[in-house]
Amino acid sequence: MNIFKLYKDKIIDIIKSANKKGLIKLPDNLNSINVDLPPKKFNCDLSTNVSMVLSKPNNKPPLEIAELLSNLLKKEDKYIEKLTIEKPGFININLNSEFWNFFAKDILNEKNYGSQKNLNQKKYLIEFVSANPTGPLHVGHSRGAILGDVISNLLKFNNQIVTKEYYVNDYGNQILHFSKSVYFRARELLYNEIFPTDNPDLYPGDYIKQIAKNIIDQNPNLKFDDFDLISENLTSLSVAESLKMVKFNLNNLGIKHDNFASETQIVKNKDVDKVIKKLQKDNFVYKGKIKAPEGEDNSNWIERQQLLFKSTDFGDDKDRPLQKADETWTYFASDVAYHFTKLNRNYDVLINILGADHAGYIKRITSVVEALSGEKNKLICKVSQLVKLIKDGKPFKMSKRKGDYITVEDLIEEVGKDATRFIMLNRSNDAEIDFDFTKVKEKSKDNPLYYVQYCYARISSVFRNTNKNINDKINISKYGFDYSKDEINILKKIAAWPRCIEVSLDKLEPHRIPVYLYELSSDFHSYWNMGKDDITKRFIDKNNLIKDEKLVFLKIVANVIKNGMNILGVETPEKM
RNA sequence: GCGCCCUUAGCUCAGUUGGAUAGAGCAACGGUUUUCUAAACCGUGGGUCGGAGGUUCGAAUCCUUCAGGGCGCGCCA
Repeated sequence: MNIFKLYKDKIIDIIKSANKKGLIKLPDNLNSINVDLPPKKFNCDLSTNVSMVLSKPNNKPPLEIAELLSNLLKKEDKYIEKLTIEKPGFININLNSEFWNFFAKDILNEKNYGSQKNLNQKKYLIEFVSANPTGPLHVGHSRGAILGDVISNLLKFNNQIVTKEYYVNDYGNQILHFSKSVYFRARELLYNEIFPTDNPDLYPGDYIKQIAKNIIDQNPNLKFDDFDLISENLTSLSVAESLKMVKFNLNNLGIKHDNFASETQIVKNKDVDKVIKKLQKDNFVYKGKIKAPEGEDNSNWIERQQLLFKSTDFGDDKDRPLQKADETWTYFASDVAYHFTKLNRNYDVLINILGADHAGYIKRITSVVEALSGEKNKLICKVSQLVKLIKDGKPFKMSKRKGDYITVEDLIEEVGKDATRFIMLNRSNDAEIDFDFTKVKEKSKDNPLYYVQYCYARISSVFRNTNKNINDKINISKYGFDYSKDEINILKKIAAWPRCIEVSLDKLEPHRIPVYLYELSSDFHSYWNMGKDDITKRFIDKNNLIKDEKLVFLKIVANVIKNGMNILGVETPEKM
């Protein structure tokens, strides 16, 4: 049940019938009518702006309309205890205890309470992480990884079909340098040769040694005498080793992709040629020149003819190159081909999770997807902003080339999977995060994760102490509870849960979920502590029994926390 | 130069298609435990929502403009 929707529908019914009777005129658009939780100070359960919206078309002050509507509303709805009209014209609604019983009963055993019902089921392909397979994942990757995973969970919670995909950039110069680095590390191990640290293209990181060692151990016949001879073989072995690391890291974060799509495969299949032909046919590409960006050192810039995609047709600020100087395809070209394969797999919606450094890429890739599919908004891109690492109060930069960066493994070891996920998710993906290592480690007790988990653990303890299992279904034969004001306060928060999911889903912004769970937990902890002064607020009575109304209340809160934490991919321990 | 993101309390951040006197945590100060988990709670102080215009019943939220910070702008992916 979604009480906002419920009352919005009721109100719309009422104004429609009042309109039929000629009592009021309706505006063109009923969408701006809201039913919301009012600010706490008003001491009521719901509020609506309907009279402000109707004010203009009726040419009457909102207060006058509020008067009329509240009379109609009160007649119509048996759950309304009291209606008050406030200053500009808000109608504030207090619901009676019958309503809260109805509410509790309705959601107690509702499957996935909070999920959006009556939503069309669509097929989603979500691409995330897609980090170059040249080494383990670092902290920066983890944010996008977690975001993608949680958006997937959120979609699934709302009955959508989701495929999680990782695009493996196992082709191109970087991969060649990577493979060469493995080659030199192998020679270092085999022949005591010194690794050429002066070559800036190579990857000096220690993990390369491990990759080299694994490859030597598993391929005794491979001869490290001439890179060119073994290049292809070594590259695919190195990428495979690197992907093992990546998968290990993802597993550390609790993430599992359904598919790994290979760029090499796309190149081998000539998918790039095919898609370029299609774009040519539809007149989206041409030979032209690109101007150098201003305000930078462009002394090395040589303007020349190259094959370009007309992304400016779709609002981009430049057309984008598909070919390099040597006429091989750019990264963009193979990505276009990759996205064409996505389209050919018949998904309804494509989602890409990108790092902040790739945000400039969004316009061109959404443009090309629009060009290929003929559909706007077929591809939705979400950006996960930078994670600024701070250690001992000082920021430090990570560098993949130098090899001095913090991996996901380090992170998990120090902070833990759940805390990492919760902290990364606790703020908007559009805002940068200061991730203070020393702070997170030191103050792990102040971590919001534990605050929410503790709430669940407290509820569990009540079940445990009354010889019940928190995971069991509760069957109540008779409702008619008399919930206190403080309990209703929490039920109101519970009632807002579907709204939290609705907005998170609509905007694909899951950070609202941990924020909500924290607030709910706060309300609950607060209530719990009231039991110290007021015995009636305790859950377990002197005879070690719990009343049905308290049991239902606890179960409802526990369900929401559990559902929310499941979406976040975080545990809810029953004991802490 | 252009594009995208950010700017809200001392610090880190929420703020639901525009809604009522803008909210949390941390930090500071003062309190709460013979009783269901104190990893908790209660209280106090703290604001020109970066600046300036505009849109309207109503703006932190939308538009314009300016300032500051970040990311990016063919031959890396």
